[in-house]
Amino acid sequence: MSVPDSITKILSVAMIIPVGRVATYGQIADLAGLPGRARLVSKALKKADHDMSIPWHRILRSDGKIAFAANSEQAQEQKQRLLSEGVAISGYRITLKQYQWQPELHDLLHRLKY
DNA sequence: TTTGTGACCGTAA
DNA sequence: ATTACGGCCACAA
Repeated sequence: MSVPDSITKILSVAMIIPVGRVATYGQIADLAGLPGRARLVSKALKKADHDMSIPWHRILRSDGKIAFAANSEQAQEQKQRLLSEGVAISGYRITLKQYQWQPELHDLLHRLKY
């Protein structure tokens, strides 16, 4: 499978994360059928920045922290976006585990028709 | 061709 | 809680 195709798949999965919920880079990779390729997810998001259909701010590291360097412009904007959606954040880490996007995604994935 | 660099991750101290 | 390490691998130098 080509890298561009993988990117496309990753983005198609990323864009279905519900408002007010979050997912990790690794989860997105898994759901895109690319286990172990979390880094490719970050790369995909970077390539797709400015694409308003992709909720990049809802993607966090596996430990619940925002991936950007603390205090960076991007980290602060991401935090604001999450807060505005009602996601609780303390410092740069989500507070409540219940925000984890424990997929009811079989349905969501089904709609993607890979 | 080799090397360094990431919006990463799981495990083990 | 934090650090270290080995995996991961596309991409640029």
